[in-house]
Amino acid sequence: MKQLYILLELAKLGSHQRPCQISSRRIADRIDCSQQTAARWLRKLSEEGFIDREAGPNGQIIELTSKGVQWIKSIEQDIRQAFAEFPENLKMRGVLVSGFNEGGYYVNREEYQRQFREKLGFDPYPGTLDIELDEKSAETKALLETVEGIKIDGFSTQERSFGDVKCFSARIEDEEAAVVLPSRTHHEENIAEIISSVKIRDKYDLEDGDEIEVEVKL
Amino acid sequence: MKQLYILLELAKLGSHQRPCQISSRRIADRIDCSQQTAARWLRKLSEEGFIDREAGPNGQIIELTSKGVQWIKSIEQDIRQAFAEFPENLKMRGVLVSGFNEGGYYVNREEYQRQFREKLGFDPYPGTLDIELDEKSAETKALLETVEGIKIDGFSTQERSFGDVKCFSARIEDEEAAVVLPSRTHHEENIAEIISSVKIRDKYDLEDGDEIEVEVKL
DNA sequence: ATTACTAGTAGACGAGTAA
DNA sequence: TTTACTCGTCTACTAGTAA
Repeated sequence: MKQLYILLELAKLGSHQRPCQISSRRIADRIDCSQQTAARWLRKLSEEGFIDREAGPNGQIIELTSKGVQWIKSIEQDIRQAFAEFPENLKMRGVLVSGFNEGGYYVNREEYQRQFREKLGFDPYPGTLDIELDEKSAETKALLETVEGIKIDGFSTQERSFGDVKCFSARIEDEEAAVVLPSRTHHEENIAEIISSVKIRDKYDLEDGDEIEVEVKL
Repeated sequence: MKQLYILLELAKLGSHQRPCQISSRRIADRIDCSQQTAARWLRKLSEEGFIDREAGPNGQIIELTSKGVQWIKSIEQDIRQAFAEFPENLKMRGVLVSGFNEGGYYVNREEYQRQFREKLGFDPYPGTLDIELDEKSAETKALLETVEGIKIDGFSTQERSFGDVKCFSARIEDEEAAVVLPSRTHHEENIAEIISSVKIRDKYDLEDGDEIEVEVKL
């Protein structure tokens, strides 16, 4: 933080355009720390190439280097990007695949079924539609992992326990659907599992390798 | 710095718009620190009201508060301001005053005269024109103190020593001139001393209280 | 897998002061 | 006035680990 504040103060003096004379005392006052701390940071910033500096017993002359300027501006960029429009709906694209149908086993469980019906508003067909996502969509899915979604609680039977599952309402080929993300088992990163009340493959005559798009509602 | 980086990561996840699920481990990886450090900062940020947080053994859900968002945006503002156009020329305004004419004594010294001639390109009239600056111009003058200018070296005589003086080329009433700032004696903050090759007061028929403007070349 | 506690270490800090 | 050194203190960090 001090690093940013000091470089910022220097920039306010115009030291990104021309050398400036400024004592460590003055900078210390502006960023509210001791003279020693300001001086120590100036030395460090100079060593690390953020500023050019001529220091002596009569004061010092400081100029921001391009590295220093770029560093500050990169932070401005980061902030702007972080607050860039975060879309209400996300689209993921990929091709149909099969063989990952463990999902179907889960969806079949009565306890999950009940919660899907309650929380999503439809009775899912007992099986999942698996999509192998393209690179960009895989990132979108990674983002979904971090966002709070519709939570389906786990449960235990005598034989084993079933973990929590997170869902997002979605739309696929005009059908109301949901993307299902098991909380625990981080299986294939680039596979999205979709559930819907109908069997999409049959209704829309799709087979492995066909391109498909799913729109996720956040 | 950690504070900024963590809030930035949270914003990148969209936590400024909706609650997000993100483990301290993941944040730690992104900002390159230990899980403990990330977790400690999250606790602190929550205590200080930058984020809302529900934490438990199964993870945590985080949302930026408006205080958190504003804090980040204020930094973006600061950066933008710091790099805002720094003008090539500055104008200072004020009214003519007299009585501060110690300056004249200095300008009279042969050694100073010689350097003015060499470094400014004109022979100064032996006296200074003193301007009582308005508030905004006084700030401009304070800025000049920090900028590297034309350096006039000090010297010593048998009787006493004369300190360094800093000059800036200037223009006043169509005349080539210079603003003179003694390095040591920080006399009146709101008085600017001007030298020129002619006696401005006589040539332009000015007297105390008249408004005047000086343009400083950086 | 999580969050969070403890303990030991490394780094940052301000006060005092030399040059 | 400066810059910058030393030194004692305090904060921040990581590793290990409990829950």
